[in-house]
This record gives sequence, structure tokens and C-alpha cells, in this order.
Amino acid sequence: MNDKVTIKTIAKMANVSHTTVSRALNNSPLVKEKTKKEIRELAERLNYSPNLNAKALVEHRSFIIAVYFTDLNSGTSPSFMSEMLHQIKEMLPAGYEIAVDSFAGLRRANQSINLRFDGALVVSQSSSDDVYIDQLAKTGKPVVVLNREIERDDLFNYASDDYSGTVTAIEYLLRMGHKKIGIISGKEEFASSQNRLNAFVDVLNKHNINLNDNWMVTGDYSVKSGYNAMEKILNAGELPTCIFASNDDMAMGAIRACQDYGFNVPDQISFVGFDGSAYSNYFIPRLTTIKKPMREITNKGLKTLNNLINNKNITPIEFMNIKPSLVVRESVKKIN
Amino acid sequence: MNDKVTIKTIAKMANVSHTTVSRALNNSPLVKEKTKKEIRELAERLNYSPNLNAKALVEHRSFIIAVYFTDLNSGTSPSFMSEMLHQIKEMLPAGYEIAVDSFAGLRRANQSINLRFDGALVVSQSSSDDVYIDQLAKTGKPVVVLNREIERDDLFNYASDDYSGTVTAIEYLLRMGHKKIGIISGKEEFASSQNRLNAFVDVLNKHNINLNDNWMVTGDYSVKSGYNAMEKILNAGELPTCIFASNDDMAMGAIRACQDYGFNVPDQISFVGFDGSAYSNYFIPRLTTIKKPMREITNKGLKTLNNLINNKNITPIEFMNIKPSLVVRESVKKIN
DNA sequence: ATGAAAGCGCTAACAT
DNA sequence: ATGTTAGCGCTTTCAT
Repeated sequence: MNDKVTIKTIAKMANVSHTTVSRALNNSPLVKEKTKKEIRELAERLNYSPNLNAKALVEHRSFIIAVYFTDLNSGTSPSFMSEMLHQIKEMLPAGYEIAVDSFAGLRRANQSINLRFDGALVVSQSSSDDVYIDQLAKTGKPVVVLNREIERDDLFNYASDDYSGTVTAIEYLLRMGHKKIGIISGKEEFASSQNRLNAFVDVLNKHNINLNDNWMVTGDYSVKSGYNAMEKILNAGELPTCIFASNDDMAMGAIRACQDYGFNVPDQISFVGFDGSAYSNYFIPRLTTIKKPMREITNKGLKTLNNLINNKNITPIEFMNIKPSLVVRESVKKIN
Repeated sequence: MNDKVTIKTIAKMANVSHTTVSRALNNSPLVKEKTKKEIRELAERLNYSPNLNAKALVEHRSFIIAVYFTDLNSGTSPSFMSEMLHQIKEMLPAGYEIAVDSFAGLRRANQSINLRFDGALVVSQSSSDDVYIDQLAKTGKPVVVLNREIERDDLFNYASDDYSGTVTAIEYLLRMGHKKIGIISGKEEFASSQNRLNAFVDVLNKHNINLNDNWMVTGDYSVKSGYNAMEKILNAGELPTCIFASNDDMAMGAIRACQDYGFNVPDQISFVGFDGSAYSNYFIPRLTTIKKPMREITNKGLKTLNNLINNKNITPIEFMNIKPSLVVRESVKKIN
């Protein structure tokens, strides 16, 4: 255990002041090349690694990027989360850590946000996040909100256009001849659920198609909730010819329920999901779905955050609603 | 923006020294209750929040728990990862951050481990992690390795017993009358793949059942790789009556392939998976699988790490291989 | 091109 | 019960 090699250790060995060591290690032009080289070699040999706490204290930055999710164990699909973290980590400059946390966790523990971060990336699902987003914004540090449209114009914000994605889905169903259309909604407090539900209602209204209350049920975005929701529909009398599920996980659960109750998908009941999850293409039947533009959203967000942190920010605050796309596979049957 | 409220700000306002403020805020018994109360109220009112960098510098700890995965975008199943992070976050004392990182990321960027952490939790899949685990161990700080059995006895280590789990699976298949058994292995460099493959071979040998090379293929734990692997088996001539897939994701991909090639599962080909993933119970057919004891592993690991960090450690270093359990569902058919 | 000294915000001896 | 002082490891004036 090489006990605490600091710049002073190196300074002594190199017969220079610790100031010079600091400058050399930070590649300051003020230090002679020869000296720099010596010091660097020494640092390498001693396995020196700077004390980030000290550096952070004096530089007023922490080398930490906070990544907040609405909740870590529900609502946010695991594959979304892991892809997100991977992408963030890859795009971040070396030396930065990502601190993962959730607003739901803070709420449960009655805590406030941690103030030690240089920039925050919020993957928001619910307007209940707003109080925390506000706390983050008040720090004056760079904050970028992803995934959900927020009602403030002082923060960069990139989201997927859930409304238009749902319109695309429902219009596709109509084109395929469906008129009896049901919906399995997601968590009621999630903006995405609300937007998708609103779009669903609007499109059917626009086409003068009656809404059947029995065919409109609510889940919580989990596979199991999709299963339960579908059971309700299956037990309610007349059946719809197709279901729009607010996400792929619930669609899969619901299709499972159809199978258990002896209904063939898509012959008797068709399904459209939402997300474009990794499993959707391998499910039986392969799921027709609306693919969320995750990569684009994350990419945009991280570029912006990096710029903000490095003060390379010239662009004004921007909001972008990125359009998802329809992926046609096997779970929707064309009917006359 | 309340610019930098420090203990000195509070000290001045309360007409005490900053030391007293520090003590009061840390609930030292040396401070009079009345003074404490005043100071606390003042802190609250001023929205004071301690500078963790300063605190970390002087206390020689950082309030950061490092969580390392082998890779963030492959090998580690997303649902495993998100459940893990959730559990970790819930069990951690308030004020701690979790810094998520991956060894694969470090390798790609040619970086070393970050030294700013009070304890590290390693979710290891591969022996290629060992070089980094060694770096972590050398810091002398608490390190707990999860998920994979490591070949050193100076670190706490909790893993799932992949070998025995696979034995259970294969013996179940034999009991169900199967003799023509194939395997789809996971990433070759992953210990879990090797252990599962070894157990597979050993059990069949023990029962004097021939190994058929055509029925032994390798994937990479992804759904897609399961699909591709199964295609190979399907195209290779005589078919096995069942397949042991090294994880659920590959099983699902493989079943998808069977479906596409017109084979019924489980009537023509049976399947056993491994993991007990969230989707396995909703797949069609519901997947019979070996459930990894994730929760137990994570729980054990975190308790130990917490104890280690708080020096409550009396137990000697321990290694535990926790046994997984068979979950019988619908993907295995009994044959005469 | 290099060094001396100050200070970031906090805790901890060591007074009193 | 409270204050004074020093110091954690680093960067940054200000000298030289």
C-alpha cells in the first residue's frame, strides 16, 4: 500500500516546490518541458493519483454527473435504464463519475437532492419530479431534462413525442381495418401515459369511433399489470379486435393473458405496443410497436450537458420533441 | 441563489465559532441543546448544505460507493442491473452516492479505477475483471465481489452456484425423459458460462449420455445470439428433444427461432433457461428456468459492505455460493 | 521558469 | 460548553 503519494511527496523527490508539481501535472505552459517530463515520470512511478476531494474543493467542481430517474424499480424500463447509463458513461469526459439516484428514493427517505455534482441529467417520467427538478435548477448548475416535456423554459429539455407516436399507432390500426380498439394505459401519474391516452381518445373521436369504457383499462407499465389489465377486458363481455398497449412490457403481459384464455394473437386480437424494447422483436408474435427515439434523446442531452459544463454553450435553451416511429411486425392482423 | 452558505456564515449569525456550528450540525454531545437548536434552525432557514468535498477531504472518506459491472451494455442483463441499483440505493445510508461504472468501459478508454470511493461493490461476470478487482483490493478499502466466484480469499465474495443450478436443470430434464439434450452457452469468457457448460457435460457423462457436437453451440447471452445459435442447431440434421439455454434471454431467442422454423415448443423441442428473469414468466410458453438468488446475493453483499465501511466487521472474510432453484413452468414436455 | 503563501470548507486537537 | 489553531491536498495569486 503506497501510503498517500501527494504532490508534496513528488515535490520533495524532484527537488521542486509542490506548486511546480501541480503545474506540471496539469500541463501548464509555465513549466519547462524537461521538468514536466521528470515530474510526470516520477508521478507514474509512484502511482500517484490526485486527491479528487481536494481538487474538487478548490476548483469548486466535483467531477460528478448526477443522473436522476423518477424511480429505479418501476416505470423506467430496465433496458432503457441500462442503455442510458452505458451511453452516458461512454460520452462523458474521462475522470467524471456518474452518480445514479431516483426521486422516488429521495421521497421515500425524505431527503433532498445531493448538491455535489457538476451537471445533472434527469430522466423524468412524472410531473411529480418537478419539485426536485426545481431544486436542481436552483443550484444554477447545468441541468438537462430528458424523456418528458416539462413546463418551464429555463432548462434544456428533450423528449419523445408520445402524442404523435400514439396517433401514428392508432391511425395504423384504423388503416388495418380495426374499429373496436381498446387501450391499456400506463401509470396514471406519468406524463407519457397521459399523452398516449389523450392521443388515443382524440384520434378515435376524430374518426367518430365510440369509446368503450370496458376496453380502457389502466396498468402500471409492468408486464404483470398488462396481464391483469387484459384479464379485465377479456372478462368484460364483447371483445375489441385490437389493443393499444402504452408500452411493450404491458403488451407482452396482455398477449400472455390472451393465450391463457384461449385467444389467438393476432388472429382474434391484435396488439400494438410502445417503446421498441429489446424483447419486442423476439416475442411470439413479434410485436408491432412504436419505437421511442431513445438514442437520439440521450445523445442530444449529453452533448448539451457537456457543452454546458464546459461553458461552450452558445445555443439558447432548447426544447425538442423527437418523433417516434412505427415498427410493423406481426402482432396486428389486417381485417376487411 | 443563496451564495455559499458555509458554517462560517452561520457562525457569524449565531455569534459562535464555526467549530461550534460544525459540532452542533454533527450533533456532538459537547454542545448545549439550546445552542444546537438555534444553529439547526439557522441552518435550515439559510438552506445550508455541507460542502461534501471539504468534508471528504478532511475525513478521508468520500461518501461514494463505487458499483462496478463487467460491462454496462452486454452480459449483464438490464433487469438484473436495475434491480441491483435499486436495492443498493435503498440499503445505503443517507448521504451516500453510488457511482456506476464498468470495467469494459475502463478498458476501452484505457483508464484506471477511480480512487474516490469508500467501498466498492463489484458485480463480476468474467475473470478478465480480476486485474481491476486487484486494483480495487490494493486500495485497502472495503471491496465486495458479487455474482462470480473469485480465486482469492482476501475479499468477501457472494455468488450463485451456477454449477449446482445447472445440475438441477439437467437432472430435471433427464427425469422428464429427455436423452437428446443440447446446450446454448453464454459468453465464453464469462465464468457463469463455463460453470454451466461444465456441469452440463459432467451430468451427461455421469449418465452415460453421448454429447453431440451439433447440439452444443455458443451465444453471448443476448436474445439475438440465442436465436442465431438455435438456427445452427436446427440446420444441423438430427434434432435434440430439448435445449438447456445458459440464460433466459437466449432461451427466448431460441424459442423464437423454433417458432420461425415451424417447430413447436415444447411439443417438439423443450427448453430450460437460467436466471428467472422478469419476462420468463410471461413468455409463450412460460419458461421453465433456474432462478438465480439475486436478492440474497445483493443483500448479503450490501450488508457486508456496510459493516466493512463502518468497521463493524467482526466476521472473517467469507465466500458463499448460494444455490439457485428450479422453477417449473411450461417449456419442458415430459416424454415417455 | 519556479517558489512562497494564502485559502477552498470542513473537522479535530488542544486550549480555556 | 465553546473558541483558537492547524491542517486535509490541491490550485492560484503574487513575488522573484
